[in-house]
Amino acid sequence: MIELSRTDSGNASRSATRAANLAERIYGQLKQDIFDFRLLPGDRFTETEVAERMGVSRTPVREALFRLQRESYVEVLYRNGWRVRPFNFEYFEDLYDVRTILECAAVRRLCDREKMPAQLEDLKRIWLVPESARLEDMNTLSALDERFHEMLVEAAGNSEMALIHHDITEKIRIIRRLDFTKPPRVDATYVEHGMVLKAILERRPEPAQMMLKAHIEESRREVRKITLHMLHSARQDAQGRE
Amino acid sequence: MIELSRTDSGNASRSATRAANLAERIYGQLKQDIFDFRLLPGDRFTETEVAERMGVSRTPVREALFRLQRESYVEVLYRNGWRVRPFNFEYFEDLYDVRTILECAAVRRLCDREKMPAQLEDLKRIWLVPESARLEDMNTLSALDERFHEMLVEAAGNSEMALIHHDITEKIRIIRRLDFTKPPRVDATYVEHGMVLKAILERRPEPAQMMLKAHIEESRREVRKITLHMLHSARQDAQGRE
DNA sequence: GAGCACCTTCTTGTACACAAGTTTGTGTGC
DNA sequence: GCACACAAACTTGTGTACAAGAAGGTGCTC
Repeated sequence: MIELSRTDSGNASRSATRAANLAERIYGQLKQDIFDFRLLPGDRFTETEVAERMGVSRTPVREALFRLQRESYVEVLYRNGWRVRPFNFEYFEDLYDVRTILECAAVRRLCDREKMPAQLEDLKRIWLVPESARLEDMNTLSALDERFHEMLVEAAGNSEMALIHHDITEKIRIIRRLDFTKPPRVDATYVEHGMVLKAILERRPEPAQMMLKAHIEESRREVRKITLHMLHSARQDAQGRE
Repeated sequence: MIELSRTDSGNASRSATRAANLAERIYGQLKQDIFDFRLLPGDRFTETEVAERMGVSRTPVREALFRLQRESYVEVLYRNGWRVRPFNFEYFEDLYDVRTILECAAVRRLCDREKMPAQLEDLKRIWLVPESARLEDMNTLSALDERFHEMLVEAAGNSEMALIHHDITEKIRIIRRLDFTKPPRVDATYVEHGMVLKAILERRPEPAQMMLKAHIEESRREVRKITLHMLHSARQDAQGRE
């Protein structure tokens, strides 16, 4: 497995299940439930419900829910339960825009540096490989694609920017999951990432930004095709898996 | 009083004291305590302490503290109390950078629109006035300056970008407060804001961005001068006021 | 049958009690 | 005087009880 762990600088917004803290565990599980469509946008639920399902009291559940609320995954209805925030396509469009802005700015900063940071070496090793060495597993590739963009921003050296970008990436992830039925643009992704990297290494900010923009625009186009019907199918699938 | 309330789109991260929710009230009060240096960076305190001072139980206090933690104003020390996050100048430098990036992007988008949004009219009424009509009260001006930048971003029409920018503005506010001893650059601010506005209205993105960048750079320069000594004085002042 | 008042039930909001673990002070042995 | 063990005092983490209020069903009136 290729290891590309995020430099854990930020306030523990890591997923997974950490033993120490019940609230943190619940937080991670709930978020995963949302990503995996076991909890679908618009679904309503109560604190007690979650507490019983997870086998803990309401206290840590509430703590987890408040965090998810702040990150706008769920919302509380005053004394009337909670709801997974319904899909709002404008919201995702906006997030894509901000993401593009941040990544382009990061690329520009990278081109301005005299010495390229070490992270770029890692990216080269992954994306600038001969066609025969390209990976094919979709899940791995999807994760690597996400990391490519995150690492570009991290490499620029502004950790607040990286944190914000990371949050955005996570928020977008849920809608990218819906796109999994399509044949992935594996070759295109390799080519495009490779070109962006090369342009950065050659310190040509304009083309690098252009290509990056086009590349993000492509995945945004896919997202635009996502309809409420796909959401419905996802619900069916998720229930089938249970 | 000039009214320029933020379009309340986001998740209630408003300050002030709202009656409905104890936790929200505590949240606002704690944040204000931090901004007013009644709680100084590095100060340690406990949940019980805050609960008693505010006359409520620990539950809403904890909820408020977790929110402030997520927004990186405070941090919890495992079973060992809480602490106001110590000053980290790199942190503020990074925030200034992201702020510049977002505002420049907003300006570019504004110049691309065929019809200018209504918010710009409000800004014109405030900043494009004859010298005789300029305000002088520092507190008002400081608030208006903050709103100028926020409204630029809001006018660009991307509400996620506006939310992120708003959070950043709030985080920077605490350090700008330290700068209050200096004579404010009242005239310069009027001139610079005016020039940025005019450039936008004339749809000249490059000069608009340049001037905005220089303007932000100026306030960043002030912030750079802030030393730990000023923090110390602020503590003295705050204690004197109590 | 339609509309309205009421009441039950369920929800989150808040307070409080206890558990788990850290820090700090105290006393003892040397 | 110093080092170490121990205990007491706190601190946050978690569970639980109760309060305030919303929603929806039920029965009454017309």
